Amino acid sequence: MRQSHLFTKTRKEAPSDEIAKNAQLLIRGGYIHKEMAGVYSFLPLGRRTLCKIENIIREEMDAVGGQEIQMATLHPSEKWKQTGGWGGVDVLFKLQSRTEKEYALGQSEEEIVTPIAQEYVNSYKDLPVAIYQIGQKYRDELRAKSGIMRGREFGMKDMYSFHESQEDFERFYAVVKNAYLKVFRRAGLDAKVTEATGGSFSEKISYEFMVLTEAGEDDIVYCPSCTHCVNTEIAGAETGGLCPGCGKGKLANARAAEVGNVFDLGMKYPKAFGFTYKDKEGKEQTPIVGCYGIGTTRLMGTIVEVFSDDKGIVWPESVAPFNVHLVSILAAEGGKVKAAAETLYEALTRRGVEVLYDDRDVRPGEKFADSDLIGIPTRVVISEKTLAQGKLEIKNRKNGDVTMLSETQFLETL
RNA sequence: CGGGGAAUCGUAUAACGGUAGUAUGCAUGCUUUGGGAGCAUGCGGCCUGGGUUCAACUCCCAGUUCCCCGACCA
Repeated sequence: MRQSHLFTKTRKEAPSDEIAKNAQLLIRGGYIHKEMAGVYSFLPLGRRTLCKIENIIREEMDAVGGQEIQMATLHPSEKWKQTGGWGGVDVLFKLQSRTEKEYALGQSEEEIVTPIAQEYVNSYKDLPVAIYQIGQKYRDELRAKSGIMRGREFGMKDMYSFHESQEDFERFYAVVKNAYLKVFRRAGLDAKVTEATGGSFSEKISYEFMVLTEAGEDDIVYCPSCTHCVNTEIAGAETGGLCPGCGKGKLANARAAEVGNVFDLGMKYPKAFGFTYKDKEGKEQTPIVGCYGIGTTRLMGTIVEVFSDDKGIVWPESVAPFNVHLVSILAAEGGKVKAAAETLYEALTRRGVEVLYDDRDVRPGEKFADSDLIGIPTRVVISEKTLAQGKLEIKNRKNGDVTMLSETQFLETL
């Protein structure tokens, strides 16, 4: 991608109506555009990063046997009335057509996925099964806040699994838990599995995946020596005591962002829809349902909150919109530099490297400042200086290290 | 939903009861090219509705929108 053709431009000033670091940096960098409180459009750079995140999730969900589908986000009110959600879920967006037919916007998809599963799961032979989707969700939050961390429209991966028994659900839950931890690790984050209440969603305990950041809105108590971690909404979660998990660590508290969660839904939804299957003996049985969410846009916001400095975003390699930012420094007689940069751009593109090529005819300072703000992990500078040495200047966005490599050497690092 | 703050060129901001300024961006030209360059010219603005007043962008009220704290949070 030539930066001279990139749809967006950077901004020097942070928007005055955003305090959250994730929103300020993403807007300054041209990643997102605010439509209204809690609703953002994703621009080319933002869409690329979000796609990277979605693909990591997609790969890990596929790896545990999840099958991707795409469900409707415009829901008939009847299904929500059938489960009690129409009156019981206060964040549900409801709307009416010209003919006064009522609809809901999907804020979660149990009401949709359960009847679909009901159609295709008729026998114990069809179980277990897990299906998921990645898409927009709508929640009528009383207060949207923190940029893309808590919106009224947001991206989410939601997976639903159906099982013959509680034991089988728990087996699969453990599998998904590991997949989740892998997703967050691949996205550069360290997530803690946290015990929490199920909210109005479930009577049972749920598990949340928490990333430590002041930008979060949950408080957790965790053990520094082991994986024990609980949400402070759980009774008895107190700081300072010895860890009940390992008996050694002293419990500490922290602010955290919930980037994923898992609920044990039991038989609630199948029962609401009269969904049963035949077991080996030919008897009607009700499946156990689990649901597993990852907020894709919130995850992106969390990554920005965790990985940034005073100059801009510092993307982990795995989710950066591009892998290489090629920057040409054009001198007065810039013909040679430009030609070399073009050649390298072509070479990198041919090799399948995702490269943003800053071919603009602007001052070096502006290019460097934009490059820092956009936050692509590796910057390659071509200038008269580097040409004179017959090398490329490679700068690491994260630690600022600069190395001089020949083109061949550089290509080998990719 | 309760409380607090805010609203002025695209963006960030200033001032003022009497013709709205700066920076940046944008456009054009010239100069310049390793950390957001310089000069010149140009384009571009007071959220909406009431009230007070000779006169309101400014003061008052209401609405709308945005931000923050809290509550809420499938």
